[in-house]
Amino acid sequence: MALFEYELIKECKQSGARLGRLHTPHGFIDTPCYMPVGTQATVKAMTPQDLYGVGASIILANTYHLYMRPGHRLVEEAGGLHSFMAFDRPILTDSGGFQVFSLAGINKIQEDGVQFCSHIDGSKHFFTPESVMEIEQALGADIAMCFDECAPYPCDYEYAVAAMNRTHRWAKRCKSAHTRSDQALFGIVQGGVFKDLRIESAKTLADMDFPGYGIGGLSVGEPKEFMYDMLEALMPHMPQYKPRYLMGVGSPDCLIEGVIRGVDMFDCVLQTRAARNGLALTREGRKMLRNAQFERDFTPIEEDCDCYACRNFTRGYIRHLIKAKEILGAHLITVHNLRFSLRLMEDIRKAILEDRLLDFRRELYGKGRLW
RNA sequence: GGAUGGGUUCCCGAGCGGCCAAAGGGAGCAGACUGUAAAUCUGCCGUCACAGACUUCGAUGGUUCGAAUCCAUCCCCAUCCA
Repeated sequence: MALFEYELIKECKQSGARLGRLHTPHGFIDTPCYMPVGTQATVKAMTPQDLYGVGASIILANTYHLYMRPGHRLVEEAGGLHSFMAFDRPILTDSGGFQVFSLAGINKIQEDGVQFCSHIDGSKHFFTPESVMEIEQALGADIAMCFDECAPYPCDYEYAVAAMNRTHRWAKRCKSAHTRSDQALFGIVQGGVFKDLRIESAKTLADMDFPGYGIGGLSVGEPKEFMYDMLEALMPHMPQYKPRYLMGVGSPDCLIEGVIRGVDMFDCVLQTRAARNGLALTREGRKMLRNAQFERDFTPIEEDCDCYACRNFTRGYIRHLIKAKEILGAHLITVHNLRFSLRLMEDIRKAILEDRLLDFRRELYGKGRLW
């Protein structure tokens, strides 16, 4: 078997959702999957052991952030990301394309690349497709993402076209500059909220033959329906035997809706960030654990959850930790939110295997709002 | 007993004649969070019949068109002196 390979195991007869397995140098990942985000070479509040414990089979790290601090050369010197952060399962590095969007106030986009003013010390740094490839290869994740331009929402057609075309040109340059054979490079589909552009982007990138594809620039503020529409329009044009990664998306409802529309991979900071702010995910919707209603609630976050937090602690205790700003509160809810999402994906995979994903979705929504 | 400095809305604390229901914190309550500049951010936070009215700044009484702010007396608190 090649170092990197995507196996399409089956498609759900009821929904068309895909069940697959992605093989990487650090092991395989069953898809559809949710990937916890570890921007700065750490999934906030979690040790690698905690991550194995909740069932994370792959995590993310970020090129822009690790370049700024501690520097990709240092990570390389440490033996690469896996060794540096002591995580021996697959890792995917995002390229910094999202920072072109999220740090728009401190960068300048040009044809050749993007000039960033470091958010840490204000120093200037120029990112090009080539330099990003150099950084990602030094970091040494199993999967690297092309440097793309994540356009904001709203954004007019003209700008969406320009950003998409620039992303395509950059994708080509990334591919040329990428040489590491033990690392897969994914292209990224852009095109804003315009179906024709999304389709054009999918076709253009498919022709470039990447081992996998990101779908970027969604969930940046547009209504969810727009995102679902984009996915529906786009998917028929995506290569069937390559994994499809919907970047940055992962609220519980988006996970199930994305899978039904053919998505294989997701990542999202919501689970970990919300946890640090006291918000727990459950199949009955979100629970703001810091709220007064949980003060004397001595039941677990979720009765039937198998995570460490639910097996050992109560909502009342965790509320106390959050109110008291104790770091353990953030840790416990993070453990739960990640386990919740990973378990949801396990159930989704099982439902696909049994050709009953639409039934499963109905059951999920039957318990009230998911998110 | 004397001297000095204080007593402000749940707490700390600013204000020192009108622009004060009273800065700013904290606490409390609620909301947001989707390729992480987030253990962050936002709103509310005297009462009500709430674009207005009413009651508050130790207590009481005064000065003034008008007082949390000035005066008098009293009650507390802190420090120092006897």
